[in-house]
Amino acid sequence: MAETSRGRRQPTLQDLAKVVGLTANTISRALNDRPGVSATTRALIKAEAERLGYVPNVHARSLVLGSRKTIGVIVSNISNPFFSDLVSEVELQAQHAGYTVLLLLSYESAERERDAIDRALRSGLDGLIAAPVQERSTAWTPVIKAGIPLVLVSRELPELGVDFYSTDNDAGIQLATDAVLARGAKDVVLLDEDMPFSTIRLRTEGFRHSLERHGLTFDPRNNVALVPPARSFRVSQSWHADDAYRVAADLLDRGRRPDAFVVGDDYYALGLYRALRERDIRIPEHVMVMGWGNLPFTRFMEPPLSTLLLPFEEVARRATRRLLDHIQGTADGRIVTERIVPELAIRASTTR
Amino acid sequence: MAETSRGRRQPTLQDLAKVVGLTANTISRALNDRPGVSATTRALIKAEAERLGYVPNVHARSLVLGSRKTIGVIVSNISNPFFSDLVSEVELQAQHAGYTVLLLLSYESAERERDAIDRALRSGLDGLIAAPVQERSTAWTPVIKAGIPLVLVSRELPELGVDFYSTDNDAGIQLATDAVLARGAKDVVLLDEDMPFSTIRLRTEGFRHSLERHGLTFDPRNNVALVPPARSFRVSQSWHADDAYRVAADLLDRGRRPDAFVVGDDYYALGLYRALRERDIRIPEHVMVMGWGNLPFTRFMEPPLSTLLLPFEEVARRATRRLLDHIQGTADGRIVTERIVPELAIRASTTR
DNA sequence: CAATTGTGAGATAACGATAATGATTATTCT
DNA sequence: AGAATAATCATTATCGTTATCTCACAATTG
Repeated sequence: MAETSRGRRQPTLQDLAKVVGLTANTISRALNDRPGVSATTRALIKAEAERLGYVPNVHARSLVLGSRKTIGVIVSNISNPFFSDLVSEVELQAQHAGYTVLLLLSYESAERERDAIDRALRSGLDGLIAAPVQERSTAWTPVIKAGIPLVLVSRELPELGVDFYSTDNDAGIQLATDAVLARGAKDVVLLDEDMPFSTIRLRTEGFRHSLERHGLTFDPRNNVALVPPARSFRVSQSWHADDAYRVAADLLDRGRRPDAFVVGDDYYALGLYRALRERDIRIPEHVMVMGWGNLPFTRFMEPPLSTLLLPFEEVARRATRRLLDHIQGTADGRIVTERIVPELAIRASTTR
Repeated sequence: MAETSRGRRQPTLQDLAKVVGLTANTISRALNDRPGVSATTRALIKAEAERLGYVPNVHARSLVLGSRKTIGVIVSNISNPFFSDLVSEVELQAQHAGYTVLLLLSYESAERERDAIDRALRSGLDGLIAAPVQERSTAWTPVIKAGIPLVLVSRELPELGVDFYSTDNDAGIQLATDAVLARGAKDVVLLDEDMPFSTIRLRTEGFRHSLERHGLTFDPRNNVALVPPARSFRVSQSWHADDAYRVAADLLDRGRRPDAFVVGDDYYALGLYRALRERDIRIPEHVMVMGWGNLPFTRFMEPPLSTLLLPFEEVARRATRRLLDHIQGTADGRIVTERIVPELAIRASTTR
């Protein structure tokens, strides 16, 4: 182990005590505003602490208090706006409550997720907010066993029996699908990611429901097109749109001509637009397109893309509040499951 | 202080020692792969530790080792792809080295930055990677005083005398500007953010140099248009493109007709495209547009946007390596300053 | 005025690991 | 067999806090 070369040693409580001529005990009481110290002594001590640039040693503090005032966030990646906005909001809420945030990325890999959980457990966290990679996984039981409060977001693990906050994927996709059906679509294709996530399965189910409610039949081979899963988790290397382009181009070239597309990711709409444009299929005249996520560029597409505003921040806010309640022991015993319904943003791509 | 309700108490080294019938000392040596333990005993101990679900108490560990194996990252926000990819890469590198990442967001606010630094200091971090908000700021001196290794990225603080890694904004903007000038542009406008960042100043300077090298004059009133600073730091609430649209529309409506635009943010190009399209100004026939950042949607714009590939990951990788060197005491004494030149991606928006 | 209460402070013991020392036992080599 | 080497134990110290208990002393009370 190489020696960590900290400039000059940071002053400790002992040093401060020696300088002021009191006990470490008293200093501690004074600085933490606990009773047992006269106002004048307290002021004196605080002034001296300030002068010496005393910063309490967190390691010692955490050891005796059993808490590091840190919550962990395990998500797949932060290039996905869903997760980056989620993490941002968690950080904001945590900060307000005096907590810091440890970021652990799992990159949609069960192995990396296991590693992240392991690192989380070894980091002495007070609580954990996580978006699991897989639905059925024993990876999270050590967290429960260790007694660390856990709140899940985005993807559920029903058998784990913990709180869960998410966008309502089912209601969302039905809003989206209903929107194009209400505007006259009769043959809709869902363009979504080819991954075994509950979110995606929920979307497919909701999509099917919506079609059936409108008296249409649902045939996965006709009404669903799957885009290969993401290969990179950097914004600067995001190939979703290209992948969607290829899938859409292929579908169109096979002679399929739906009158509406609902996509599971706004990026897919980018690729879809290109495939349609190349084949002189006009939006919305020949085909309507409905997005998912309200990414910043959707308003600037030609025509502007109708899409769904996802309640990222609300999910993050509620999940963090709930986690802090657990940490502070003020949570009730119930297992909370909340799904927040997204909002529809209708633009020109679905306007007839 | 509310009591933290950890289910049943986690087993400690002592507990484990009692179970195995050895000393805490030996257990510690065995688990940490230090010499002085036979292979068989080591295996036995590890198995038993596994069985009991023993996780060493980090708080105690950090206290005695003086390290939490955690590095902090202070950036403005993670909705900006630059920062989100940066943070992702830092997390990846840190993880490889056995470190975790504490995320602190400053939201371009000096006050919040000060708070983030304060929280960082009180978190017992081993090192810090940061993109400062302001150029001249005394906020960082406590970090130096505390002897915590610090590496800056993206924005420099020359007087602080610490390592710095960044995109070469000067070289980058000259590449971008030269590209349109080489293709025949004679009257170029730089569309950039109205903020007093060194990055932006460097871009303006480089832009000017490029014009002058080509025998053109630079007049800030004619050749620069400023977009109001960002108001939100959530991807889902990013108004850059709208702001740029307004600025561009205004400029065009005042009768200004440059033959090329160079923008400081790909999002600006979105707004600019719309403003041009509305006025039937064709890209690239009437005006060329050069982007900045290679965001995923740029390839799908109509026409596809020429832009600059920024070396996010390389910056993050080098900065993290350097920070780890400092932490492990293997860094030389030099103050390293590296600026990595971005790459040009020429597409249809600048092709004549 | 003795008994009681309250207050500011000190002494000491946790918290749970790592580390160093010296002693003791088991194993291997010459 | 005797020496050298390795494995292990017991003990004590340390890291820098916070918590609990105790005590001295002053102020208050009947």
